[in-house]
Amino acid sequence: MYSSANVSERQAQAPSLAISTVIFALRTDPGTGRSEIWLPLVRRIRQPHLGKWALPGGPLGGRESLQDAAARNLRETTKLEPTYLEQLYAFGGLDRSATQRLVSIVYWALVRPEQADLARESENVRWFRASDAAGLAFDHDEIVAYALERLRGKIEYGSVAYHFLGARFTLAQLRGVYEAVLGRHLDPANFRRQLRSARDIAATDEVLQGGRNRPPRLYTYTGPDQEAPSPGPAPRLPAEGQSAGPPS
Amino acid sequence: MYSSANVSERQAQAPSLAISTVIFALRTDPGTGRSEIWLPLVRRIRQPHLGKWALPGGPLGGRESLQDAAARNLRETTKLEPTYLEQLYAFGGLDRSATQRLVSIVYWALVRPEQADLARESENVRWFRASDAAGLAFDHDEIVAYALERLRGKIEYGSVAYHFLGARFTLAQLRGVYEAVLGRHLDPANFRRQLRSARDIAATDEVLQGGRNRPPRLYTYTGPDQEAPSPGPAPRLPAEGQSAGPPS
DNA sequence: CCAAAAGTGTTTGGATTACACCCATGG
DNA sequence: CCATGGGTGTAATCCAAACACTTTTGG
Repeated sequence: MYSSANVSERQAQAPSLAISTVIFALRTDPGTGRSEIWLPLVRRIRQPHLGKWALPGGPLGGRESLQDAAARNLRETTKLEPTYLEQLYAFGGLDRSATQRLVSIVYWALVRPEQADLARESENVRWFRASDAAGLAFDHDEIVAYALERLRGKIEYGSVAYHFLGARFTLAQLRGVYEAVLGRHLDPANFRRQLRSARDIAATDEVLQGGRNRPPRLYTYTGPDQEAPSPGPAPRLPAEGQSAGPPS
Repeated sequence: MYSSANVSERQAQAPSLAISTVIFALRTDPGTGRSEIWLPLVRRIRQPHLGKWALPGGPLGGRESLQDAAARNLRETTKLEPTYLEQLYAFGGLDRSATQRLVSIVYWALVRPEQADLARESENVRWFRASDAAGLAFDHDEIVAYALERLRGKIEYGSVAYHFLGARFTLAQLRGVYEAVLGRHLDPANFRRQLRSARDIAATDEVLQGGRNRPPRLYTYTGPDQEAPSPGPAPRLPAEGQSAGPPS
């Protein structure tokens, strides 16, 4: 048994551990019709950084895995059910929080548009365009930037793009996902071919009616739910500098 | 202030946090002359898994970043100075340790051959061929496998290969690194060209004397010490299953 | 001179790019 | 019938693999 002083000394030394999640969804700009990346943030209701926007997160329970903790917390704070969830990075710089030593294991998630529309905003949850998410609490600006970088990397090799969309989608919608994430225009003809070979999608016999032009065919994703084993190059090093905090 | 019961309850709930490192070095097989991947392991001197071999690791100090903790611990347990150090993954499955809830933030490191030779084995530190590292404590088998996967991925895009070698090296030595990591033969002619374009190496005006054949030119690495910013595809998902531990 | 690795040149096939062209629909 | 995006075809280009060939050393 420890004395009370001994215990509080140990607690001061032992960094506290939290799980946070960067959640991405796509929204279509009503004006241009282009897809854009959005993410939900929660308002800080206590110090430090009271009132600022921050990533949803919370402590790690004793009876749940890291991924379970991320999923649970994400559900509790934003009411969202992700279709994709993956660990991003563990942030543990000394200067992350002014009031305590804090280690955050951060996940990133994708949710479908229905979810994003359904989860309406409340006083303490608001959606932001990814490009507008600045001035966040703690080091969350940099965490979001790193998550976007990972998303870009992963969409080129892996099959995460489908997790932004529903069960049936047109190739134009899928291309919209790629264009939003990569930030550049893609040739429709070549895009089609690149997917037909190697990517796991299948054409249905349905088409999407109601548009102004020729009705596009609908496709479905046939791959595994949470990503197949797949080597492929590694992510950019999120250097903690020599002894500092988050990715640069 | 908490009561003693309250405190121990909290400690039971709060998972403890440790930092471990997978250290890779290259050794040349005296027989075949081929390079092979080796790693140092430490013997467990307490329960659980007493006597088994495990990754070097220890608790996270309150006044050091995650990366500093990894570097310090690596130095203390194996006397090695890494030339490369990067975070691998945070492992936090429920069944990782029988005696306590344990979250490990794992790093991976590369050291030069001199270091690996210098750091002679002791009673509680021994080097193993990567392919022979099985039956380790905890989930360290899987962690080593995942680190190897990351190494493979990173060597193809990034410039980590140089961190296995000294300041001056021949292209044959460098090719040996790639062949050891990727596990397949590479065409010397094509290998040369791939490096000359884009990779950051420069030829010196020296050659390596003493071989049986034509003396090869020596090259130096001109890139940044700890890796340049570089997007590139993302790593394989180390799925924790739906709620379980380490990568599958 | 021979073996073997260092180093250069050339050919080839596959993948990516750019873009011309036809198809189907709403207005 | 025209504008627009859906969808197909094709030539130009780039890149990586395969391999022939020359160079330079030790024995």
